[in-house]
Amino acid sequence: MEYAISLADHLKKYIRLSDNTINELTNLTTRTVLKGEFLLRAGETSRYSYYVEKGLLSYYSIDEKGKYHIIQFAAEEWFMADRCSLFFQQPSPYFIEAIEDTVVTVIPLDFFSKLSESEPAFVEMNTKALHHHILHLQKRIHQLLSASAEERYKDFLEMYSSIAARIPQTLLAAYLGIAPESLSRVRKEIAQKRS
Amino acid sequence: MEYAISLADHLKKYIRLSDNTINELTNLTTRTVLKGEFLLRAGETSRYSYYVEKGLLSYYSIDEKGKYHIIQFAAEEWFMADRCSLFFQQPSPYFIEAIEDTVVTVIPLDFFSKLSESEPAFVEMNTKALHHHILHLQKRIHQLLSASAEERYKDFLEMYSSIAARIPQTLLAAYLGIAPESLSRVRKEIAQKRS
DNA sequence: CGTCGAATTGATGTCATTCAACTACAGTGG
DNA sequence: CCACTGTAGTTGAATGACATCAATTCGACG
Repeated sequence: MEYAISLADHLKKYIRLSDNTINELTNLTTRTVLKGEFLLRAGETSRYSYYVEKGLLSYYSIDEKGKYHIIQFAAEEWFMADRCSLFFQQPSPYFIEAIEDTVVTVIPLDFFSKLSESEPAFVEMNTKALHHHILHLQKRIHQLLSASAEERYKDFLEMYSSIAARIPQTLLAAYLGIAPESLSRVRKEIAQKRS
Repeated sequence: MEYAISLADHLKKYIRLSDNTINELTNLTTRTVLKGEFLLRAGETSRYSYYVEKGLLSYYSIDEKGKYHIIQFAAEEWFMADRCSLFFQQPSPYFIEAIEDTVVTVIPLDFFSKLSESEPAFVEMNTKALHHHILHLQKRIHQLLSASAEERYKDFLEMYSSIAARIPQTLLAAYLGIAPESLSRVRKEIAQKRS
C-alpha cells in the first residue's frame, strides 16, 4: 500500500478541488476485497462505483454455455463499475471480481452528482469519462471483428503493458475471446520468432 | 417521406419542449445523402450529429487488410454520429455512409449544449443516451465473444427485426463479423430446419 | 434481352477449439 | 523438510467452424 494514490490525489490531476470536496473524498470508506471475492454479481443492481487504490479487478459476464467473457480489467487508479446498472438502477448481467487482493474506495451512487452541485467541473469530467468509455468499447469491437488471436494478444500487450504480467493467462484468454490453450500456443510462437 | 417523424416530434416523446425550442429544432437544416454517399469519412473530424428522418445509415471502420467492419446501423428515428470525434474534436477512424437514399436533420456540434441552458432536461437526456450507448456496446462485445455465426445472426434478427430486411447481406455479414458466404450458408441451414 | 452486382454453392484450406495427457509449481499437512 | 494435492499452463492429435477461392445462379434495371 506504500505507493497507493488516493482518489482525491487522482482527481487533482484533472480538476481543481475545493477543500470541502477533498474532505468529502477523503471521508469515503475503503473496502478490501480478497482475490476471488466479488464487488458485484450478475442479477444484483449496482449501488456503488469503485476506485482502485491497489490491486486488480475483472468485469465479466458468463454465457449460456458457462463460459467467462471478460469485458475489462481495472488496476490502480482506474474506476470500476457497471455504469449502466448504476445509472438505470436495473440488475446487472456482469460480475466484478478481484483477481488480486484489492483495496477500493467505495463511491455511492449519487456521490458525484451531489458533488456536482458545488463543483460543476464534475459534470464535465463525467461526460468526458463516458465518452472515453465509448471510444474504448468501439475500439474493442473493431478489434474483435478484425484481429486474429495473435494480433489481439499483441494489441493487448501494447495497450496494457503495465498490467499484462499480472493477469493469469486463463483470464487473459477470456478477455481476448480465445481458448487458454490457443493463447499458450500464440505465446509460444511469438517467443520462437524472437529467437 | 409521407410518414417521416421530425426531430421535434421524436424528442417530444421523451421530454417536454418549449415553443422556442421546437422552433429551433424545426429550423435545423436537413440534408439528403444518396445511397453510397458519406456523412463522415475516416480522418475527418466530425462537426455534426445526425437524426435520421428517413433512410438507413451505416457506421463502419476499415482494417489494415481492407475489410469493412460495421459498428452500427441507424434507420428512422435514430441518431448517428461519431460521438467521440465530435466530443474530443479529434479525427474519426470511422465512416458514416448511406445504405439507402437518406434524409437527415443536421445537428451542429454545440446545438444541444446551447439548448441545455434553457432546457436543462437536455443534459439528462444526453447522459441517458450515453449510458444506453454503453449498454449496447457492452452487449455487442459479449455477443462477439460468446456467439457463433448462427447465434449472432439470430440475435440480430430479434434485435433489429424492423430493419433487418433492408440490410444487404454483404453489409450484414460485415456487422456480424463473418464472411458473406458464411452468412448465406447460415441462412440456408435455418431455412432448412424450418421445413 | 443483356448486363452488372449480389447471393449462392461447392471444394478446399486455415485457424482456433476441444479433449486428453502431461508438466510445473505453489500451498498444505504430516 | 518432503510428500501430497490442486491449479495453471503446456503440448499433441483430432475435430470443427468459418474463410477463401472459383464457378454459377439470381434478380434488378436499363
